[in-house]
Amino acid sequence: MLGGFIRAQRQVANLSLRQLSALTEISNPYLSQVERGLHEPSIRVLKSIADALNVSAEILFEQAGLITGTEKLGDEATESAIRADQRLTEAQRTALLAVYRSYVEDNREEG
Amino acid sequence: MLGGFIRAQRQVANLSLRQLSALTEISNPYLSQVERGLHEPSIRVLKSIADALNVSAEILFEQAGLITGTEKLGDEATESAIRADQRLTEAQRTALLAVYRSYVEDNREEG
DNA sequence: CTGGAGTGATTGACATGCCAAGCAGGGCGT
DNA sequence: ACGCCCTGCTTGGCATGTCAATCACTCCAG
Repeated sequence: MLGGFIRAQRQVANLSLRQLSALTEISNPYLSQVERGLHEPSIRVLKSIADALNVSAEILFEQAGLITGTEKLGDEATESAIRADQRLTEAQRTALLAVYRSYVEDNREEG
Repeated sequence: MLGGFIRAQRQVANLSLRQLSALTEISNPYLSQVERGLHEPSIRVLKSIADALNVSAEILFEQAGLITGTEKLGDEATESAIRADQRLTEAQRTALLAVYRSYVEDNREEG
């Protein structure tokens, strides 16, 4: 699945395995194996492939089954963002989440 | 960097290494090593951690340096998420944003 | 004080990612 | 026919991801 997608993208870009290898600094044998699904590439490899093929990393991740399609726009985006926000202190995070949840809960009750 | 972020998220969620281990089906020693930056986890591991901690996979990828900084989710991720949240009314959105901004501002002043 | 039950960390072994070297075949010019 | 350069693929081995077993520590009940 992922491998096939990468191979297709490479061919669309008219690149040989060795050319892609040069761009990504990943050996061509390994690229071959990844494209045929014999190996699950590491994060670093996946990223450099995405860059070289001018494919948004997100799309590759989606192909890899990492992002479940609409996840980024899903219901939990706000909670996730708050939790990950480095500009908030721990106490602030907790408080903000509590407020947010109470809002959502209120709206749910009203229908 | 990535490891520290995962550790912080785990502690926010009030989980021990073994509890997270149970949720993710990843051994607790390995989680420990990942959190301390001794190993770069595979894609599969990263995703199961993201799922278990209810963190958007994208946010984890950004922390992992996968998404180059502001490509998708930068400092404004929280604001964006709040604005896009369909579960909030307009008034709630405004209020939440105001609280959020005041937090960030406070922290900036303190240095 | 002693003994569980919880916490995170270390270690040694096995599985897998990844690469350098080399192989087999297909065009194309001489 | 040869030889060259290109293509993708196979293989052996080192580096790294991952786990089972175990350790040291803290805390609290008996």
